[in-house]
Amino acid sequence: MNETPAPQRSVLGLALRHAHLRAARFFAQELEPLDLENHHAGILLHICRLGMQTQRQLVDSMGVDKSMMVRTLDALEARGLVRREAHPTDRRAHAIVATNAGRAMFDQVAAAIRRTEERMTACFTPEERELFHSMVVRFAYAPADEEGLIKPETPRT
Amino acid sequence: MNETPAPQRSVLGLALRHAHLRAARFFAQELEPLDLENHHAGILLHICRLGMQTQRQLVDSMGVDKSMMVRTLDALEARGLVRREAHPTDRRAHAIVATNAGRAMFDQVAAAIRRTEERMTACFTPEERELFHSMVVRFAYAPADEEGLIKPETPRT
DNA sequence: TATTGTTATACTCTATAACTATA
DNA sequence: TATAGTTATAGAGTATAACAATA
Repeated sequence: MNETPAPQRSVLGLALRHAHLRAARFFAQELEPLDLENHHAGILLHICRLGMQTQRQLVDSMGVDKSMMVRTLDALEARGLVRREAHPTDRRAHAIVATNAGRAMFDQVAAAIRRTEERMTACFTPEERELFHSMVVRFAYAPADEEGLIKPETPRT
Repeated sequence: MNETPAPQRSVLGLALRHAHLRAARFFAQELEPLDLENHHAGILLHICRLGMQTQRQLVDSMGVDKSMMVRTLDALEARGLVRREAHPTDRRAHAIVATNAGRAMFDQVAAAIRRTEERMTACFTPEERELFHSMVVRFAYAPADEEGLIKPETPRT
């Protein structure tokens, strides 16, 4: 994959696909010594940064199916990194929290994220890097209406 | 997915993942009337823009496995959109070309791509749109300085 | 000996639906 | 009635390896 076929440069969707694949592979490389999958790290990130999360919240955050989330959390719980606790107000829901081991692992995940982003954005100047990041976020999370159209700018104030 | 968890805004990889998912879903919506999958459209794009391609070239372009490419081309050939022909110089290889129906379908794919990109980049000004596109391409296909970074193993003995 | 394409296999991910226990 | 989580299943995608024909 050393060449860049012209169609890929002209089609944004293909470029985004390869950008994501590249980012995911970089991250997987950094996570390899920790024996963690990318989505495991993502879950750890969410519960360590946001505190207790329900499985539903994690499903929404990660954009995966709830049945997948069950299995992923089973694996994380089996490794002693997270725990399903009783939710304080909703007896249907689980409160997913990080264990001490999970928090310790997250410190390493955070370091892996930093290394990954530094490796990935080496082709940018620091200013471009910030700009790129903010534009990707805007693109990824811009509000959309029923037809899927992204509404014009709603600049965060 | 109406809210944007803070971790996703701060982690480039997660934002890229959602950006790609969003783009892929927009494109899939536009392709639905054509009864085409995203990767089918990608292959059609490559052989219509670049001319005859070997399966190996398509594998490299699309970043999928060669065994997957066999099945995908089987489906496209069954629909009469592409044809495997004898390669002019390499008797091992197939020359994948578009049929007349394939070229006609590609015209519709090209229109779907245009609509998709217009819908997706509605949150940007025309200048930002160009900038974003060029930065994604740079990021996705930046030259392989990364190859050195890929191998963290420098075991001291 | 290496490469192109094919086949086979196993594993993961996705998508769906049914089910329970709660709300 | 709707929601949170679980379980089951089928289909698609990914990753490997073995293989035949050819380079």
